[in-house]
Amino acid sequence: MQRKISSPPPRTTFRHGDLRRALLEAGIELARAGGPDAVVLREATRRAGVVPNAAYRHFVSREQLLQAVRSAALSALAVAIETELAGIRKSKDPAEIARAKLRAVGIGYLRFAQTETGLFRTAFSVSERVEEDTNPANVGESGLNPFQLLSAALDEMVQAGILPSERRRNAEYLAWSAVHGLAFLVIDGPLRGRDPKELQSIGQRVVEMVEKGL
Amino acid sequence: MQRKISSPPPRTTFRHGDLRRALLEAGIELARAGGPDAVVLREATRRAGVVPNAAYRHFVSREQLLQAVRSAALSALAVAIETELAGIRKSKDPAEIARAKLRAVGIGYLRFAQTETGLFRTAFSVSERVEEDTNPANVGESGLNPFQLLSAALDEMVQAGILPSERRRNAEYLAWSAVHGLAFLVIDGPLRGRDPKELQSIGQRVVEMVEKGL
DNA sequence: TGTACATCAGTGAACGCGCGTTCACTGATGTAC
DNA sequence: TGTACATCAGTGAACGCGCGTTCACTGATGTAC
Repeated sequence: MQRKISSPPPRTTFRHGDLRRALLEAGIELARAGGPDAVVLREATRRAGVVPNAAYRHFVSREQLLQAVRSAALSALAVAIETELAGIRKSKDPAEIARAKLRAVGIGYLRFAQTETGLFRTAFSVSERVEEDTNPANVGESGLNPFQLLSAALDEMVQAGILPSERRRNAEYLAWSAVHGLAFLVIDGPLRGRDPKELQSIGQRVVEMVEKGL
Repeated sequence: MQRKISSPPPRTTFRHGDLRRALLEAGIELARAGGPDAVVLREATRRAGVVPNAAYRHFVSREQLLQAVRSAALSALAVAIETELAGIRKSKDPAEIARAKLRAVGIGYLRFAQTETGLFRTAFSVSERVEEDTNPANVGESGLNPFQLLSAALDEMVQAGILPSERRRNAEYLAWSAVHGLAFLVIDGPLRGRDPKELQSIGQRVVEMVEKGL
């Protein structure tokens, strides 16, 4: 096995130019391929074509690099959900729109978990601080993080009269649980390697279960 | 920090007696405290009071020890669910019983995830082989693994007439998704460290959502 | 426009760490005669 | 009941590995005069 997937472009200057960004991007690639544990500081510096300790000019520790990668992963998830939201059919019926949005959030989430498994794992690996979600780096183009996108969809359902407001509280967690759990069953659990068509159908049914069961 | 939590009982004999079991139990303790990554072969041998390479008389590799620990974790989960099932109220109404059983499976699962987080994580860490679930070591007192306990509850719901049989197929995965997802939100995600009472209430609501939404 | 100098990004060499695993061994056990 | 010997569980010593991190350095840049 080759050590370096892509040999680092030989630098001509002593200064790198944008090492912080290069390390972050290398970290993201590592996370994409192997999840949070694959984000190895020395490998990131190798890919950036730089000596290992150079990283310490830009990150105080490996952990801080991982945090930055995690934020990028959350942001990528937000973008995936936004993409799904952007594709819903126009409609005059607010109830229909609200339902479609909730579904889009769920489907976008599942799709991201399946296509970007490493980043998905990284986004949800335990972090030291409990709630850093308001970090601007975690956010999609709409300026909302994945959790806020889900909340917004639920708010619309209440406004459209299809979710009783007394059930609104904590409803994020009900919806999120179902979809998050399916994601893990698919990437780590007994649904690993199942026929994609069947997975899609199960995904649909989970989202419907949430809609009905909320 | 002390290296050895409990100093190994000094042996008087050259032979250990039951090293395989001792290593497995040390492995389970490690998993209980720190999840799958904490199952470190050298530490297990330290706790068994034995030299590191002695482990190789009983396990071909660290991975095989981890597999054995994983089986034990699955079995412990099955037992936790069975305990919850054993506590449900008697009733003459099969529908009521079936519902109570499904709830018990869900609640038992969540309780295990919260009280035995390390083992829970270990049980669901990726394994090399895809479906080893039929392994007799994964099983509870009833002889069923966690998945089979869930399946049995769903079968009873069909028999009791409260789950249309055309919805039975793959229903395991819908129910499992919701509960599995909540478990991870609680141990790794945004619900980490939330008030246990609130968590219990969210747990109840997730199980109800499954019941209604199936 | 030209020179002196502070700044600081990246270098070079080295650390200690704990891990999984391999090798040739030694000591205790249990079985065959 | 006693002895010879095969078996094999546990020992002792050592490997190479890659990691995160620290130290004193050097080279290029940009700013003040």
